[in-house]
Amino acid sequence: MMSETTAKKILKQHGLRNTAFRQRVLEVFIDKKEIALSNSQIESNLTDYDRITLYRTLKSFEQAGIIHQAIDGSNDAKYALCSDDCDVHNHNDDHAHFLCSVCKVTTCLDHVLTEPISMPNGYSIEKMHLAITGVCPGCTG
Amino acid sequence: MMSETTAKKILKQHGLRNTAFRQRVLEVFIDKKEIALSNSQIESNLTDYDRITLYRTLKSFEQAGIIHQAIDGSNDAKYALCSDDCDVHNHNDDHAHFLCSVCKVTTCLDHVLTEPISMPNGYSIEKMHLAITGVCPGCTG
DNA sequence: TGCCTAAATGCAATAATGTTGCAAATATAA
DNA sequence: TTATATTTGCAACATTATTGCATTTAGGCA
Repeated sequence: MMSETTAKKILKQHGLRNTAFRQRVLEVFIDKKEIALSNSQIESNLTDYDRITLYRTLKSFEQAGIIHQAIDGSNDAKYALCSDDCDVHNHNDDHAHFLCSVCKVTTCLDHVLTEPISMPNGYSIEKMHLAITGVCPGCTG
Repeated sequence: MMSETTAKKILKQHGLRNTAFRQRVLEVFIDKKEIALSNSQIESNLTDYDRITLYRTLKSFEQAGIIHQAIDGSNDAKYALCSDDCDVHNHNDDHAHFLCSVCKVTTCLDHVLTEPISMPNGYSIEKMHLAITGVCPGCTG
């Protein structure tokens, strides 16, 4: 599979050890590029996995800047592949996330960026999340 | 307490029965106006409560348009008092939510509204959430 | 290449949270 | 004041989050 070597490369780039399980998880994200997956959605794309290891794998991936949490207005945490320039020091995933209320798929809207906004006095901004719910093209009509 | 009669009035307005427990929960929200509270934060403001009843109370309140979920980019659900014009048919809480990374308090920024944005073709918008993380005035300096 | 060590895995165990069913208690309307 | 539909409180169970620890394994180095 093409994504296998890609996975290996990504792991190395971010200073994570290249284990079989991490490759399998990472391949899921690569195959579902632009789509944010909940824990259980990831699990249903894996066979023969350990829930706890997956939990820790996701934490490492997030910490390393391989995946980012997608805030989509639903109540469970979702994760998606980061853009290339994320690393352990910086996440630059300043795009909106779209949750389709019909098919429940969460998409990264890479071209819808969070705009700078004017805040009340005294508030400083570290991070912004724009979560949009609606109907996606595939579910319209 | 002043908020007791207020609570009673709000319950009636939204067609919910006026029970002692609902009053107590609603008073917490009234006392913490503009602040969104997680389940456990609500619990620590109550004494002698039943976890399940609280869970269902929050569901009723949300359904009735008394409180709304505040998406703040953290992973637990938070709730805050709705503006006056919310009811069972419509929520109009289109303001941003601010999570202070220092004190962990989530504030409703009533004057920071979610702006209409231009979406890729085929996407329709039902709801938007703007979640901002940063440092609040009280924690600055 | 093969060994060493730090990191990762898999399993057990526990905590926290979400959710339903049901009998008893209670708020409202007549 | 009573009748009834709603709400409460408890038991039970499902799901998810989290830590500890012994075993296994990846990657650097002799």
